[in-house]
Amino acid sequence: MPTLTRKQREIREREELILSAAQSLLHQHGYNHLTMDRVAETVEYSKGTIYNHFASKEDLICSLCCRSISSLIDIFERAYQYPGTTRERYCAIGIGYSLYHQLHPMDTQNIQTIRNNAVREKVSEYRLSEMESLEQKITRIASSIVQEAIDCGELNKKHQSNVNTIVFGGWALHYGALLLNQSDIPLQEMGFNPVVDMVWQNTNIFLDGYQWLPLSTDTDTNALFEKISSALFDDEIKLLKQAV
Amino acid sequence: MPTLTRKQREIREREELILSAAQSLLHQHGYNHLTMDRVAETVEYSKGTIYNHFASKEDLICSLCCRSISSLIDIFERAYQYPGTTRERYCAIGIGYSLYHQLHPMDTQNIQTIRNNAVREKVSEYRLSEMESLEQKITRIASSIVQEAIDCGELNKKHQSNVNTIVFGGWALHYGALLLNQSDIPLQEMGFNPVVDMVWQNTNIFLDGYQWLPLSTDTDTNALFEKISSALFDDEIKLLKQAV
DNA sequence: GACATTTTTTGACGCTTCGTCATATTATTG
DNA sequence: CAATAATATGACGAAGCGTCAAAAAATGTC
Repeated sequence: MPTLTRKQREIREREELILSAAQSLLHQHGYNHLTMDRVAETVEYSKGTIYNHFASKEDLICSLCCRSISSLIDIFERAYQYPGTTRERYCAIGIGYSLYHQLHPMDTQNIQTIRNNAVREKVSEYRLSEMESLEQKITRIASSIVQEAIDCGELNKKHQSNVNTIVFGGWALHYGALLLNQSDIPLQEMGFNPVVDMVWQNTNIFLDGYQWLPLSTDTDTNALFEKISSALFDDEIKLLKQAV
Repeated sequence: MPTLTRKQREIREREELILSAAQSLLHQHGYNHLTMDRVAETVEYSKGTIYNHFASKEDLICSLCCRSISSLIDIFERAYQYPGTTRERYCAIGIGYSLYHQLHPMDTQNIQTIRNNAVREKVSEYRLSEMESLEQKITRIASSIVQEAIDCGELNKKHQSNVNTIVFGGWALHYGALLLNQSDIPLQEMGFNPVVDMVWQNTNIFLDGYQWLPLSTDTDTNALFEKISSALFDDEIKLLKQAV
């Protein structure tokens, strides 16, 4: 006896279908072109049925976000498994994060959209709590690496009380950078280097500030970046090169 | 002979009136309640007249953003004038930035909204370039402090090529943190400290990483925070205390 | 298999909001 | 004061969200 009845499976499948259709519309023509009527037409169900699955357009978008965060969790878990120092593993998370957002700029866009309070207001309670638990899961991966760094002495014990602050710093650094990159601010014209490079450098400096060993001054950081990304994210890199 | 005719002055004034009304509506009832009809009703002009001033609702919001960024420029300029080390002055910018956003969360919300591409699409070219030049102006203040730090030796010459990277790092750190703070992510429940504290600590650590003198290890950072904020932002602090 | 009952699907409809434009109003000029 | 130009108005069309009564499909009962 399966945990799900046939009916329940069908509903699941249709939900996936709707999400895929929505994502595809979003990729093709952008947020402003995504309407519930168009989604309904694409999946060949009526609008009412779509609304049986998602409480609102925003709820649907939020569900897409949950998918993105799940993919990110996969990436973070891969980084967690990386066979290297705790610092390298923590960096690997950052690299994966950057790569993911380079590869799926539309998803980043969505996450930004959904973090907007005016939008969030219209998302169902259920979906918000789903997203919340995913967000907790993803930060827990990061914070456990920091904790391991303290446990093994690569990060000074005095930072025990700062575990979450360190996680938050890395998060803010990456998230802020990606959003700035994504907005149409002409960073290049303003004299800034490529965002991925700046984030990588700043992350290293930031971790140096916490004296997380081994320091970047004792490391060939360019080589490290290459090493980590080819070891963990070969597929992503290939896709990225294709896209360019 | 004045540079502006009476007519032109009237138009300017009305534009201010519309902006104030929009801001007030936004503060009172949030983004979803702000409609062009309501703005028109509030200022007692017709909708068509509003559209003579602003190309779209998004254009109006963007104009509000420009106002916010102008206020931030004021704050940055005050920080620039702070009589202290270059590092202290750079920190002062960060503190001012945090305070401003604590004091005007709705403005932050707006800036976030307007940085969303789907929204930006609907803003007029004119307004976008206005915003761009303000953004350039504000980053230039930050980068000139970094440059002065290099010139006076408080920051090592080898970082000459990183001036913009350092600015970007601080920007991303603060911007990302504020957005995370603003979104409904229950940071506190998730075990994070107050965002302002984390940002302050991380900024110090970040600047330590760049070896920007004097290091935070040689400084009472709590006292420094107090010193800077009471010296520069006394009004803001008072307002903030009132609000709580 | 026929009928009754529950569940699911449908799409027309009501409502809100945006942005436009023909018309009305006001200002300016000769 | 009439003619012309500039500006303001609000009714209107279009688009999109979300609802709900009615239709269709699925399930259960004999």
